[in-house]
Amino acid sequence: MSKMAAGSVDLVFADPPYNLQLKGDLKRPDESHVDAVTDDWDKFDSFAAYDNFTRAWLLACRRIMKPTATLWVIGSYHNIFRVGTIMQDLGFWVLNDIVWRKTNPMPNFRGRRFTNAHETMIWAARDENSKGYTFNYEALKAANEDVQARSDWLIPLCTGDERLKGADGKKIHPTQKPEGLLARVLLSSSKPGDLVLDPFNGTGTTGAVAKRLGRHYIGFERDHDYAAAARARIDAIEPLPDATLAPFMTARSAPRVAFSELIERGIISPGTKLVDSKKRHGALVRADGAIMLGDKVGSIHRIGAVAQGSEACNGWTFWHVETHNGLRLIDELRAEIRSEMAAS
Amino acid sequence: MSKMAAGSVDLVFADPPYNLQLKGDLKRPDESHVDAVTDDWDKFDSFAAYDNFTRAWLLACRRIMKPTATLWVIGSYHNIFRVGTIMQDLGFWVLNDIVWRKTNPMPNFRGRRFTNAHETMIWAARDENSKGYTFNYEALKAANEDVQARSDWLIPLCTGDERLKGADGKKIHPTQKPEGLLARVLLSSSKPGDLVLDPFNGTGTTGAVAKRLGRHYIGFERDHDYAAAARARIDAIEPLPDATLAPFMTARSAPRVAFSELIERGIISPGTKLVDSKKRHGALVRADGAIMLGDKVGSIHRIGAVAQGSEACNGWTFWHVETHNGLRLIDELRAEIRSEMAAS
DNA sequence: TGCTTCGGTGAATCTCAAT
DNA sequence: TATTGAGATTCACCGAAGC
Repeated sequence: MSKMAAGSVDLVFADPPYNLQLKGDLKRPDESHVDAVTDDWDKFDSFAAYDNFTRAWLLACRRIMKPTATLWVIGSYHNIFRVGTIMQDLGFWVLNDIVWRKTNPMPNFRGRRFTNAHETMIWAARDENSKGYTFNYEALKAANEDVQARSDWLIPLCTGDERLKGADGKKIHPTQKPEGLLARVLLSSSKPGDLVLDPFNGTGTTGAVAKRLGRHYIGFERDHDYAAAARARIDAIEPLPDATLAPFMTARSAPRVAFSELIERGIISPGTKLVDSKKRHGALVRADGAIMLGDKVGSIHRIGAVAQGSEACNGWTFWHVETHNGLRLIDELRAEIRSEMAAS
Repeated sequence: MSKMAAGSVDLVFADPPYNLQLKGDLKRPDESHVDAVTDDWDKFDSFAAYDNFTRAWLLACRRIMKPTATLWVIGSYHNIFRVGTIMQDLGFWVLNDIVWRKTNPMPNFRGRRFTNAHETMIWAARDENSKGYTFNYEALKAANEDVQARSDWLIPLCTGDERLKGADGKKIHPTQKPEGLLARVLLSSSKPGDLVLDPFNGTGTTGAVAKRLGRHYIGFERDHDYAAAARARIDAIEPLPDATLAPFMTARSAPRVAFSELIERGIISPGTKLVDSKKRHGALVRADGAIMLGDKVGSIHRIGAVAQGSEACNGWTFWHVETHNGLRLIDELRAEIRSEMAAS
């Protein structure tokens, strides 16, 4: 990283070791063993050693950040307070702390604490007086039922096919982050063509999402196995079409949308075609939750109205996705998410 | 606080100044003025000054905490990282960080950040090896649809009649916390009769909730107006009836019953065969309260573990006796003894 | 094919009294 | 202070297998 040019990076996302201080083994009530993070890279001799490590990598990142760049760090209560304090001491200017609420956290097995159901991210500008950092306010609002995006995000853990596994079927990395989390980070605070850097590349989630979203990427990783897995993963990523990524420019009166969660959860992919019930109109889903019909870009509601030539339209009950079983109303997909949210 | 006896307090709740770094006035889009926290008590010359202040009050609290006491601190990204770091440096042991998600946060007026929709609380024991702190796990679970309580809490801001107002109709304190938040804090980590302390009493939310929930309370406040308002508020509180506060009888708090008591009371006879739920294992009850499987003799737990080939086993929930109505778990027999003990 | 059951698992600072 | 043993303790989701 010391070889990179100063002031060359637009966005940093860092997922450093958390410095968990685990003592013995932990078993579930059914006596099964909890596969904890016991890797050497998470071991530090003291808080002071962790602080020195943290100060060093934060300074290295700060040097190569553009004046308009911002930095994200994710952590848990084990480390995030120390990271935040050091960031403030180094002159970073905290813009938000963001809570990643997990839909499916690991329970507390001994019943002696609250279930640790979230992690914390700090989003900060390089300096107190940084101006001109990227925050895609309008797109986030349009994708959130026309309400400002909040500092608490509800996103599932990385499981299933998304979780990288070795030939033995075991997870390659103990702490792989979900792509939905990174997608929201990159969509909120970077633009297509930006240079994104991750100093703790791991299995390359940041790079994979960056490539898919049309951002350039540099990652650093000292573990060869992680690096190899990440390279293969990122190479296999197909960037989304430019049209789904173009910056979203609208008046302050943003159109009604409520759509980005279907994308983040993988229920609808960017690039999917939405059609009306008689397939007379087809619109393209963008990565930021807006849709596109011809050269018109806007919310599902606005573009639905355009398609019909009417003044208003409830996009939820107008647009469908095509499945092998025929058309499916997007309102039904929303209903699925709502029932999940109610259950959680 | 320095006059209080060391080790005398069961629970501390602290809502310290947040060290907000507001520059000039903030206006809403309609040009109305946002009534922010601009009081002198929230002003510190530097991070170092704030850190010194924080270290001092945390040390003062730590001295008067019982070994089993825990401490809560609430803050925002302006101060919580510094508070958390200092707590760790002083030897406090973090049990959880808790996110208070606001149902109705103040929006972000400039559209340059995410809506700051949460605050963070740190819950910590006095020492790394603190044992026996209060955590009312079963009650919290019962109150939460029989699911473990999580680290993210959804609670509205303090508004309406609950918000203390002066004769001029203006709010007396800029950061009055909702009673619902304090109620959950006290119900989760204290018992009726405990001594609760708040070093930043403010308008007395902690004291009001403590009194209503049958906890004793001590608060410190240097502002006379706040103190007067708090005193009047707390005086008017009517404690809830004892019956609504009585501790929950839990598996942990239930009196211990030795397996031999079942024999002494004639509920199980020596020579009886104990079996697991699928009758794959059979063990013989000895007169001395041990049981025997093949040539192995030991406690119901030890022999249960041997039978399963596992390291540990709760014999109470593993072994059954055979009755004419089918199998009966010995844990049920223990429950009968306990209910007899409670009745007498 | 569709439904149910069962097993596996995820960044976890995870007991406590008696000796 | 360290050790020992009783005995208390899990939620959401995914995938495979069975029906």
